[in-house]
Amino acid sequence: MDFLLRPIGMDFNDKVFNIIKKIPKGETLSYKDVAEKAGNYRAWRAVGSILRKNYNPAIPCHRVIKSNGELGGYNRGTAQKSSLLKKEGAIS
DNA sequence: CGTATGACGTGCA
DNA sequence: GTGCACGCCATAC
Repeated sequence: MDFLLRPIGMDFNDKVFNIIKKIPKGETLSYKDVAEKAGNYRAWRAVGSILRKNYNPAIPCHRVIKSNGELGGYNRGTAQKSSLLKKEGAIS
């Protein structure tokens, strides 16, 4: 529960992190999908903003990709992201 | 409190 | 399929 250091309410932030943590190995979800599960599918913008500024080692945020199938971005580098996804079998 | 920005998504040419 | 512009929410300054 490292991410519990978030502001009061943790409505969106907490939900997003919780969802990402629940992503099974080898599976990937899009920012839009995560935002929708978080309660606001229109917040996929905020999802990226939050993850970008708050990278948690307990959060497999590398499993969150764009809806168009692109990996999107990653605080540690897209190369790392693609490598992890390949290792997990999430992508070819 | 207001403005600017961003790991995006969708629409249109 | 590619390129450009607009819109959305949350966060940071």
